[in-house]
Amino acid sequence: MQDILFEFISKYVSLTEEEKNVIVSLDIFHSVKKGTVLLKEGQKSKNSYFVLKGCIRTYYVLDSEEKTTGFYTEMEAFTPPCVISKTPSDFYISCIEDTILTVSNSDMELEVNSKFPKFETVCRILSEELLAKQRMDFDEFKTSSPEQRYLNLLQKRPDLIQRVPQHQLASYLGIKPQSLSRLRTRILEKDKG
Amino acid sequence: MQDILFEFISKYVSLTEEEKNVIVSLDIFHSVKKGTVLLKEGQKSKNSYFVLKGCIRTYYVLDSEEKTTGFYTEMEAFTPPCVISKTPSDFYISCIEDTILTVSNSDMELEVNSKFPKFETVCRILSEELLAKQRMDFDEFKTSSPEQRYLNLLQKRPDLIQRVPQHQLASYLGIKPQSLSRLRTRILEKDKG
DNA sequence: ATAACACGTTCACTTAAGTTAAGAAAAGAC
DNA sequence: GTCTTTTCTTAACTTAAGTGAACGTGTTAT
Repeated sequence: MQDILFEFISKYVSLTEEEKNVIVSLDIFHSVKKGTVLLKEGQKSKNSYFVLKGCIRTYYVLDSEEKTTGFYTEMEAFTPPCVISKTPSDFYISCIEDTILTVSNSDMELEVNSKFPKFETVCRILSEELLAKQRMDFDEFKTSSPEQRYLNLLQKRPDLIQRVPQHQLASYLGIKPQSLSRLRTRILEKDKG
Repeated sequence: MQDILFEFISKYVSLTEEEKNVIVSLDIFHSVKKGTVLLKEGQKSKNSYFVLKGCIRTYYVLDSEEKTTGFYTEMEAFTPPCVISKTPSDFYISCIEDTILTVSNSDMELEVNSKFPKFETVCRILSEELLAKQRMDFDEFKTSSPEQRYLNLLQKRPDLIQRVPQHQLASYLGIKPQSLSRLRTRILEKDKG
């Protein structure tokens, strides 16, 4: 299971056995049950996550309604903005499946960064890449209609549509569950006709 | 003028006079006229930008229509995704005002990073911060209506609404110029009533 | 087993954005 | 200055998303 993390890191730098041992000894691997809430609105946290298996989701509660904004699955890393800004979180993170993930905190990263300078390089490249990727996702979202966004998601992350409840997908697409349902039947009828 | 860059960097690390001189000697400061296109769709580029004065904008051309996705003004840095992914750009960058900016390329950064390790730390922190900030912007966009997004922009970046043409603002808000115009009169009438 | 709840779909109705077109106002070119 | 182009607004009409409610299904709890 840990190999998944090392496979991920190896995309950026190669690690020695010693370095791998240091990471393992940090005891960051955790197994959590479906439904577990990892972070609540209002909490302060220094934790970053890397999903080895399963799926976690970020959501806001606005007007006592859940607004899902992100899903993180196998081989995806996530650092909540509140960790960077050092302010209370304004959203929740929970597991929508039984999940195996790593939980690392920013103090730990600071320490590892100073011991292994190449780790800082990994962090730099990773966040540069994520920033670029997220910017493209944002641009795509802005420039397309809900229907296009759904079709797009179907292409890029077909697994999500299978494993995630529709009402969570809907707010992820920026619409209401009823609209997603309607939009799907509209697409099906186009395919037929 | 260069002091603006140093003021910006000083938020992350303090620079010695020698280090400042190295940066100045790189000759990255440029003055460009309104309307200048800095990057075209299809081009490859290694350039990152930092705006000292003025405003640059990123936009796609889809179905021969411009879709504006970003504005960068004083003290804002921008690295196009194509620089990270090393693929041809799928959008344009142009100056919507006479602009003074720095243009640095990734080879240069690689060199500076190895000469001054603390520069890599600046880059890491900066991209982590931008990533967190952008995620919050994206979340806000997803969870609000066009009208809310406009009101939000009015609060957060009131200058943009003054200095940017409406049709560019509209696509930045994910709507058509006519809808923005209508939405504005709708808000005005609410204020009255 | 049954009650309670969560989830997805459907429908009728409301609201707002997209579309097309026309005209006024402002900015830029000559 | 005038002419041209761009920008912004307005209006009528179309399309799609939001809203509120009902219903069927499937799951959870007791």
